[in-house]
Amino acid sequence: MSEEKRPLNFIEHIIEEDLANGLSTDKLRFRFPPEPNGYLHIGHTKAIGISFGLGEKYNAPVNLRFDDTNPVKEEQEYVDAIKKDVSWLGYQWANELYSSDYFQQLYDWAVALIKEGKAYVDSQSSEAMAEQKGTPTQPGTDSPYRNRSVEENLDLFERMKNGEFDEGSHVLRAKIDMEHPNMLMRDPIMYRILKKAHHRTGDAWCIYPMYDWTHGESDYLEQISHSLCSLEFKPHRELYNWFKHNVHKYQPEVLPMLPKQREFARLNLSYTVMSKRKLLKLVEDGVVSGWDDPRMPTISGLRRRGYTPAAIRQFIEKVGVAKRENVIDVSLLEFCVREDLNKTAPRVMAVLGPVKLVIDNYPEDKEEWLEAENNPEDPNAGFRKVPFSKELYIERDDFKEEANSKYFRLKLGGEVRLKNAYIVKAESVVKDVAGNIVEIHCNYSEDTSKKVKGTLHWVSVKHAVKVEVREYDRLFKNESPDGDQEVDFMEFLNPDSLRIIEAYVEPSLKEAQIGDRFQFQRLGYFNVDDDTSADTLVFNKTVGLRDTWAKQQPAPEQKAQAKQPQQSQPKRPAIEVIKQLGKKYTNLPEAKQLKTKAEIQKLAKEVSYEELEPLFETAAKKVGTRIAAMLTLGVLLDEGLEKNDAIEAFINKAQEDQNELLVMEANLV
RNA sequence: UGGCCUAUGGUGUAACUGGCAACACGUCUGGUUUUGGUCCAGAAGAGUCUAGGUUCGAGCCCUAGUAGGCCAACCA
Repeated sequence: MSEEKRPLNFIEHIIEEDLANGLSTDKLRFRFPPEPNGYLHIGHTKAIGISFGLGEKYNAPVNLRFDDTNPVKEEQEYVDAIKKDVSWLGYQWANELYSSDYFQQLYDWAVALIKEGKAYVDSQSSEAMAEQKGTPTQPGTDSPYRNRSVEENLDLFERMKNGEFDEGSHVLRAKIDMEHPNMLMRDPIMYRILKKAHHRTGDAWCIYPMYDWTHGESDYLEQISHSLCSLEFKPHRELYNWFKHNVHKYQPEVLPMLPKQREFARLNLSYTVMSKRKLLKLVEDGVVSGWDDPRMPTISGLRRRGYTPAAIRQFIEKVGVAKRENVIDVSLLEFCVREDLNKTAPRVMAVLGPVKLVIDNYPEDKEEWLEAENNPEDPNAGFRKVPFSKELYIERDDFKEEANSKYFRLKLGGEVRLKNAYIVKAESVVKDVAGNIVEIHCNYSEDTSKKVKGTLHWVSVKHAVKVEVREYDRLFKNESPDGDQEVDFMEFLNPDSLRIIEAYVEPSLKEAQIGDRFQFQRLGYFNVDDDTSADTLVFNKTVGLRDTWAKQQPAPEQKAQAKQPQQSQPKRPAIEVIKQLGKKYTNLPEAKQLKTKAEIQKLAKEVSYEELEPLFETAAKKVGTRIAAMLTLGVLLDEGLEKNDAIEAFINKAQEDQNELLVMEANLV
């Protein structure tokens, strides 16, 4: 465990502070509380990594608790999938728990709250209640049932539980404050009637507790010390605390720990969506083959795609934890898989876009089994034999009839090394009637000591194994497909996210098992897909190798795309941008200063005098801002603004300044 | 026209209780290399959203503004 020292994130700071204030380390306890209504995705991995990571760091227990309070959405299938994913990532939970285990305790506490006058049965329609709830800017009003007697509330609540009422006819609400600025505190619903079978409790209950009531008290019952969740639950914290404090007095000795809820920003990944609802839509519409389609950002999808648990955990580590909204570039995820696979994946040769290479001076029937290194990064990986013969497949992209000296690959008259084999020189090509190259003819030399620029991978035609390769591209063409208010995320789907190729691989791969990961040399990392059968091997491309050559090639399409997101940047008022540019103006080298000046003058056209005037008051020492203001003023005056006293004063003061740039600009206006 | 949260290179995160901004990805050079991979060496890129204030000194504190996010489900 060579734990690098990493700065603490804000949650760790909080825990360290709690420990410093007397909390004993053995009281630390965390939990990961998924709702079993869908598959886990890479976003959940962050939450998992935070809580389980803390558990590992402090050697504290972490519970896996299924938040299963809504029988209409939850299923055993999801429970199983979630458990599989969490353990695949390499985490071990202390206890497998279910909120539904606490239904009786929750019910008893609800009764106690009713007795204290802190909860009541409301018998209105949901519409009426919504009306009374008010809006974020307007307070709500009390329900006509708010002041029912304790006896009546107790009676009704019991009868709700006994199934005497229809769904929707009554709810139990906490009695807090209908005028509270936090809408969640406006008498939130604690129970609703749902005559549905639950995946675990069956028909035992027909009233089910709501999230806020259940989740907080489940934390409390489990004596969780720190309850970590994502940012959108911040407003819930107040209610979480209200429930917690009201329940605490019932058994303070048995349940002393009051859990502390803290919130972090959830993970967003570029070029994908991260909501169960949207992922479900992709599955239901058949856009993907299932939750574990290798293009999905689900854990099961990434697993099938060939990602390793280590890579995903490393990614989560690198992404960090904070409270601001973020979009992480997929390139970071890709970096993490490459980094891991580079060290562990056996190297192998495969040709995805084949063209035949014939070695004219190699004997017709000869074949040699040459030695090939399995992994240069791993000295223990050993060697294997690969067959070589007169006719080989190489990549179509690795040959050009003519090319300049920057092209290291094979060209007519040029020499290239065949990986693990000989050096060949291309002599001629055979074309079909349409002009396509069907064969490249070459001669080989057994002297392999010679220095040549390029090395190509290849597969012997006679020994090649034909396989299916699935290459994936991003599922969406837009960097943040659900970031557009007007356009539905489905509009951004990339129609070419899956490409199926017939490829040739070296014969050693016949032994490959489902899930095995390889590096196809010079191409990328690939793994054996679940669809592999006795007669066809199917590979998924996990990720390509870094390719600095491809980057040098013109890619006009890419560039055009890259520019688009910039235009959708939020537009800040021109005056704000000018202020910012001004601030650093004096620090800039001259060339950039001129550019900035031009930019300010362009922006100034959108600025009104009213916006500019406050800047005349800018402190003397903030020269840059004053210069920017002066430049802006110059433009306004050019456009016909009349000078007034404030303007004169500003200019005069500037002319007396010590900064030459400011004086110069002042003299110009 | 409410409440809460956030604001640091292109992206993501740092900066101990105030001492002129660090790391990773990405980008660009150069070297090594039987993978245009890996590895090694180096570079560019922010003066911390804006303004005012406190201070000898502010990314950190105070005030105001701007921008973005969240909040009105008998979902979680």
